[in-house]
Amino acid sequence: MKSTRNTTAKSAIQLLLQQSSVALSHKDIQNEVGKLCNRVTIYRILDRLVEEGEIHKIINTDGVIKYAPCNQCESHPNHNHDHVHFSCVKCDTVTCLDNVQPSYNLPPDYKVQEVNFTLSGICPNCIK
Amino acid sequence: MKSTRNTTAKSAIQLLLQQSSVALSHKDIQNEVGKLCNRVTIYRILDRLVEEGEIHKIINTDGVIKYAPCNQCESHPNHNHDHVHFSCVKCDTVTCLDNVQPSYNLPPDYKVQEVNFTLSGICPNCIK
DNA sequence: TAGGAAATGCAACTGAATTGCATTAGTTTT
DNA sequence: AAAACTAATGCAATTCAGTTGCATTTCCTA
Ligand SMILES: [Mn+2]
Ligand SMILES: [Mn+2]
Ligand SMILES: [Zn+2]
Ligand SMILES: [Zn+2]
Repeated sequence: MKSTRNTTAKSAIQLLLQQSSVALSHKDIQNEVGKLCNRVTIYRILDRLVEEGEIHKIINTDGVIKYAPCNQCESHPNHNHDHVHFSCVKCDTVTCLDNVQPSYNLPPDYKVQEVNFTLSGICPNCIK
Repeated sequence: MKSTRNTTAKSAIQLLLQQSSVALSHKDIQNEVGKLCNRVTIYRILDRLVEEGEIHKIINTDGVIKYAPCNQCESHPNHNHDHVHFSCVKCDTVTCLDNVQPSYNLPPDYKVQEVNFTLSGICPNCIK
């Protein structure tokens, strides 16, 4: 089997994501890590972290991909990130609402594998 | 006020979308209309149709944008397309499930403007 | 049917993401 | 601790979706 290694860049990016209260895009991360590693490496590290189940992708309403840690993955190994994301149009942040799960009634014969649920609007910080 | 014109390309693209059972990407449309008009024109027509409320955008799970007619817009002028989309990983189609509306309980102080809800998995056509 | 504005075509450009390949650096084995 | 194996990285080139500027055409209406 092929193994995965712990490199300084990977650890730094993982820590960055874990300590962030909002989801981060590739560009956010690049700005943050500076010259620690090449931008291509950031893409590859993000892919690896997704692969390993450490983080998950969020496709924002403007098409930009953001990343956030998987908080429930340890407790629910085979879950499908079926929580709500909120994208604020004012401060341009994306937040995982880990314990907001939508309910819906699908017609029969649809087999759901993944859920991507993003609401956009004004977040509590920007509402006042 | 600035007016909008009915051109052959616009009518053709609108008809194409209305007659399709699945959402179409820019590339799908380009393949379909052939040399009827330039690819830039397709982008501009799609923008215009969105602007006019004739069609709506769907950001697929792979980041590709697809377009589908707004079926409820006439009856509910100010609705926010809060229906579910299903993206099949096998046949790579995106379908509007116009009458599947999710419910969810947001914490207070979030003001929702738009909903983007896409499920991915296996569609009824591909399940057997 | 003539004038003005909207729409189009074309070429160039942008920005995100991917690929190939040579080099570097973690990890395991001796 | 050194060698060996291979995952990970850097760099340059490439792909792909979408945008922009500008000259030209087409639609609409007065
Ligand atoms: Mn999340
Ligand atoms: Mn739809
Ligand atoms: Zn905000
Ligand atoms: Zn299918």
